[in-house]
Amino acid sequence: MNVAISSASEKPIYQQLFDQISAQILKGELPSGYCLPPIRQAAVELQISVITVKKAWEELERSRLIHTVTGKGCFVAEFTPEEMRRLRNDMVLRQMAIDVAYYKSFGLTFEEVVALLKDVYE
Amino acid sequence: MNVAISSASEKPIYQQLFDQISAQILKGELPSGYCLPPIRQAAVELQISVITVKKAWEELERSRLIHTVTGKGCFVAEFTPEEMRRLRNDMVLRQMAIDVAYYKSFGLTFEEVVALLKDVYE
Amino acid sequence: MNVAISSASEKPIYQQLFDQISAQILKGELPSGYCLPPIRQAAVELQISVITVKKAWEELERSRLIHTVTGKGCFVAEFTPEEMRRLRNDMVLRQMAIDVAYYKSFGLTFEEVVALLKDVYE
Amino acid sequence: MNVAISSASEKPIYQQLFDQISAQILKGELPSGYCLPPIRQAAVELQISVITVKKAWEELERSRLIHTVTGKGCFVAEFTPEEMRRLRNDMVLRQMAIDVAYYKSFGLTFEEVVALLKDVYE
DNA sequence: GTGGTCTAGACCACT
DNA sequence: GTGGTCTAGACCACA
Repeated sequence: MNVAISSASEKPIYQQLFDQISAQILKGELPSGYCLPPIRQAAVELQISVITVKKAWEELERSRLIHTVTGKGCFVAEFTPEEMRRLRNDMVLRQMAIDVAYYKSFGLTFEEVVALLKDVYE
Repeated sequence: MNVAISSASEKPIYQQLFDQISAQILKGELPSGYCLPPIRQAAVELQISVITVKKAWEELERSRLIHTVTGKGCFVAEFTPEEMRRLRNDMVLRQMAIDVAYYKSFGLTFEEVVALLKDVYE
Repeated sequence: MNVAISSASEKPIYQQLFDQISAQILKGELPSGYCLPPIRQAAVELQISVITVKKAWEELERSRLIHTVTGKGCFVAEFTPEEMRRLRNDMVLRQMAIDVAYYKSFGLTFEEVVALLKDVYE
Repeated sequence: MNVAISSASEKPIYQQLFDQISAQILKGELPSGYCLPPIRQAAVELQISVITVKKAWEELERSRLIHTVTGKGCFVAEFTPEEMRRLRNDMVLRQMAIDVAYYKSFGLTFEEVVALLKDVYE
């Protein structure tokens, strides 16, 4: 569990968890078949409520990134590298559509956005 | 008032309003000194509560994009073109920092992001 | 009429007018018997509403700093230097009581306040 | 909640609340990490509306004196003693600049102001 | 349980 | 006419 939770963030905790775990899965950091820690243990480690962890795990299952085996635990789903790339892009593109709409609302061109993005990327 | 409100959106109404008005100001669509519609009228036009409009206007004032004169109305603040560009970039960069962090969490390189962005931008 | 009105200020315009005129009277800048400009003219000069000027003049009359002669105009009242000093101190002390309560609420001692005040006074 | 609200005061209730809480924080009376009472409870205690309390809390958050954790409560922010002193002085100096401008408008010298202030301070 | 948002409606101050 | 404040009360998201 290499996860950083910030209660100061405006983003709900369960979603911070979901975002970070799903990114780790789709980046290949957490391999197919990997067993996530039990929610109780994760809750203790991260100092958050069990309910919150459960909500994140549920979201992961709904996105078909993990699957739960009752009495055994939660396991990262099986993907081909191709599927993984597609799922990752889907997820990123869904967010990017929102981001681009925001940039466009300020009248920024694609080139201007890339220029600003370059600075932010360092 | 060229504004589109979606009550279905997960984003609060007052923030949708703030985002759109501030973008219009920083894009130059609403010139310095322009008088925004009275909150009551805007509320009727947009079919939302006066208070919700007021909350958006308050945020705009706090961001120094407009200034309120009791008994007169709310007016777009005075900017030099230079200030306007700086304010716009500040606002965009603040959001972009979050976006980039998200992209990076999936292990995407700058080039990959630009490639995806190009598609989204059409 | 050496008066500066700021519509940006949070203080109502009529009170800005009242404050500045009363200060000028109690400072001796506007001598006893001096005739204030007619409200219509003042309104034009300051680019504000006649009603607003009238409200300020009424406040001045209520504070016995001016007296109105119908059909003639508004004149600065007659004071002995002693009365003037007393009126000025009354007015300042009334505000100062509020200010001191504020400073005290932060736990500042008299000496600390004087030290800060010295900087502000330059 | 050691707060005194006067509905007779010309100052808005939410600002009285803000002033008193912020003073208590910057005086060290409310320590870092302290959990403010829930807005509903504070509203009952003070006999005012929940919304009015919320508005005060919002101002406190905007001034970075507290931070809100949805579902948990509102907590006094973390400061070093140095930061606390700086924040306190910033707040006091902002008000003092207005006060001094007022005193000066009556032609009072720094020494005269200190003399009057001494009396008021008792 | 917490805070976040939105509602309708009232009253006041300022112009 | 304008905005500023305060009210009661409802519904939702989060922990």
